Amino acid sequence: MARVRPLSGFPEWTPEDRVVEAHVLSQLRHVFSLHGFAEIETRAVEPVERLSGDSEASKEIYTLGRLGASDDEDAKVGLHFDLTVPFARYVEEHQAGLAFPFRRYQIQKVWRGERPQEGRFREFYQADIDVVGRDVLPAHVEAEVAIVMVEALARLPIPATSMHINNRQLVEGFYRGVGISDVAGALRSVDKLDKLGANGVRAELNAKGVGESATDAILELARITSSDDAFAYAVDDLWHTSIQVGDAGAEDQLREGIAALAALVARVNAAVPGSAVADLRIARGLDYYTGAVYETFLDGHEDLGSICSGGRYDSLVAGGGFPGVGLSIGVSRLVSRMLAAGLARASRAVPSAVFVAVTSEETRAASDAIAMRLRARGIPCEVATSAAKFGKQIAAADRRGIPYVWFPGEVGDGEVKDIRSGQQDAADADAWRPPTEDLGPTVLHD
RNA sequence: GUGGCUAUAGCUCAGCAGGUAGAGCACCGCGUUGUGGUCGCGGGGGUCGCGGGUUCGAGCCCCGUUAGCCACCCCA
Repeated sequence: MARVRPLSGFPEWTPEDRVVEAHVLSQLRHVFSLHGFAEIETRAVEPVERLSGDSEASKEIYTLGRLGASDDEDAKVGLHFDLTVPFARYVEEHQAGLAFPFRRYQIQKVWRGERPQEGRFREFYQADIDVVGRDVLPAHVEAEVAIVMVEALARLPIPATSMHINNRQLVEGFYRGVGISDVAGALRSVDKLDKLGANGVRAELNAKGVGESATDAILELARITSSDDAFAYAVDDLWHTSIQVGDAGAEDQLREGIAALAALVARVNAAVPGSAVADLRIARGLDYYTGAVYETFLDGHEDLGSICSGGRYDSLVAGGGFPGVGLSIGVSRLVSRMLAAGLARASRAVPSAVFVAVTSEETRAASDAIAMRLRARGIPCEVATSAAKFGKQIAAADRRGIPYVWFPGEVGDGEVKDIRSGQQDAADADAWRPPTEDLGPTVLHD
């Protein structure tokens, strides 16, 4: 038999680890629902031509074909690589049946054919929220979606997170003002400040034809960060010393961006103090963002990269008319770090709170009956698969992390033992109940 | 897609002058004949990723290949 080996980039968890992942997913659902987001699920595939809109992304698309397909039969569909593309198609297709502004959440797996490494997978969960308007979408929604995510992350058994927010208008206005034409390209270089350092970014910008003084100005801009509106004054000062081009449009754009970002950060921090920071270095590769852009980092785990990113866009649908703002949590990235770093672990691997021992195969029915009575009252339990020596049955329960073993007895229903403390007492299967915290697996912090 | 490193028991790894494999953990059994966890003793498990080559002889050297990990690219 061929050796079983892991497939790189396609993570699989043990039952115990899956408890942690399921807990994260359920917390996210809960918070999204509390904020009134409706859940949708889209099919796993989209037509290839819809997915491969930009050539860069198309390289990582997994296409679907039949083994029996003829050689000249081209793949028609591919697995989605994010949840935004399918959502855009969904909105376009179902717009008649949707109420706008449309608030939806969507938690599904996505697939990307890139080289995996720590925190980067080929198959992984994303949890997206978006609010999409019909023709208009008020600016305060940019704060609302951020607050939803910050609240959701705060409920997870992880260290604090900080959401770094920038504004495309601010950046574009500033860049135009210092004479940069390829704003997106320059921004992509600035985004690498962490990795390349100021000198590395400077070299890249030079190669892209950005002038020395403009480079100085935007590197300086990228250094600006604040958790309140202090950044606005810093930008203002820098603007006056850096301006190269008398472009009134650029300055208007800059001012709009500054005001929007200041209001946004203030609103998010008012809702969840200390959760957001204005960070003028945040770039985001995708060039369809037009307003707020977000990246979120886990304290002490900044090396993991952003665990929740997104931004505002002018229109979800080609042709316009559907402005929106959305954020996406990389659930698998987050969970893999939680598990690897031991940030959280499950109290046990199985749902069973009680392991009902079997005295002998002849009396198995008595054990089954006790189990049924416990289940009838919502207590998860399982019956021993073999009538082995009690010592072995206890060991079997212990290995699964099941806290109680029930021994059927001659009189009454027998006794139940807490195998952690050794405490054992006579019990009635219609009345006995474990403490709530023992009823199912729980997720323990640290 | 580019580059570097790695591949030995279920897991983590040792083996290094080339002389046909070992530890810890896990698992099973016994001590302890129906109440586990400790301890002691014993046991099962390996085509040394795969294919070829050099050699009297290859886990070890050479070539190829596949897979994994890390970095780049890009991103959750």
